[in-house]
Amino acid sequence: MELNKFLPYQLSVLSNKVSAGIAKYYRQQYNISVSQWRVLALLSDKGNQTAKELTIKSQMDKVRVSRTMKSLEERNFISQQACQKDKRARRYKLTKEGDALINEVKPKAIAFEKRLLETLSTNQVEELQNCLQALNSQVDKITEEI
Amino acid sequence: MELNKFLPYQLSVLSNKVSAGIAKYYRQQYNISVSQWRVLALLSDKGNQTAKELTIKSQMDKVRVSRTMKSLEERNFISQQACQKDKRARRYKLTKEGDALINEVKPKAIAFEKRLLETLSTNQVEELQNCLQALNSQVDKITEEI
DNA sequence: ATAAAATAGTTTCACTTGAAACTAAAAATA
DNA sequence: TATTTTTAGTTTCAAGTGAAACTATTTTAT
Repeated sequence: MELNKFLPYQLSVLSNKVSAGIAKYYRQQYNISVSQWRVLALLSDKGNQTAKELTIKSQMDKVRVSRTMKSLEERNFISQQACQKDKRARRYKLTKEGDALINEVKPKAIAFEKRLLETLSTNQVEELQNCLQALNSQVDKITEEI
Repeated sequence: MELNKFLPYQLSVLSNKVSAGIAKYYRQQYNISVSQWRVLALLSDKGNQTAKELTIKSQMDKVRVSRTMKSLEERNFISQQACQKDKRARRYKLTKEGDALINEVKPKAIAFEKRLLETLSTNQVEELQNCLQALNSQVDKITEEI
């Protein structure tokens, strides 16, 4: 078996390169991590979410989300508000600063993705999306069996 | 922008899930890490390689490779031999134990990959390979510009 | 209503990580 | 040849990581 031809290896190498590449756009310029970017992007799509909701949508574990919320709040990019239904939770939203930040970073992230995808045809992009989605479901199915 | 539709995010989530899933096969059963698996697989394909060569082929950084070599040697899965051309380097190969291990783990890794891919058609698999390869070259191209 | 189980989120702890500094050897240059 | 630069590999250090234990609250079951 050649490691090169092994899908888990290929995915890992590509994903790491892409993450590292795109992280440059927001780490070096704005000093935010991938975790922070994910949370900001999610809150930018929809505000007033709890850590639990963000944990699910970001696919990160709750420890990581908890730390990310703390750091984003310290840097004044998000604010919290008591959650009337559940006193354990809080609802977070972007501050004006957080909104400004995400609106500056987002176009760069989108441009990076666009440059990445311009090597593929429209059909290939669509087919790739289908494959990734199918693989995602499949890996869930496989791992929950174990 | 929806995070869900963002390729770097999709790749990261899928890659992490796949890595975590497959790692179970060899972590829980044989207590070897992904780094160790990669080196063993590479040495199984071709013995007498230096850390430098393995660094390139495994796409891991040299610190990680250095530590992986040390741990594999401590557990007696690989052995080293002085390198006549360059006294800084050594050539590594699998021991009998290392060979036995990789030959036990490899079929499981291949079976995992096969199960993963069985959700895709032959054409899709081929197209996916093309896309991953193209994206790989593209990300190299993009990041070396920066 | 009360006890038990589950859940949201945080903290602790032991482990992993990679950048930077380092050592030793090789290659390039003067 | 002597000096400088580069390279192979290791160590150090500071930061990041997640499993497990924890607190506080909510839900479920009795």
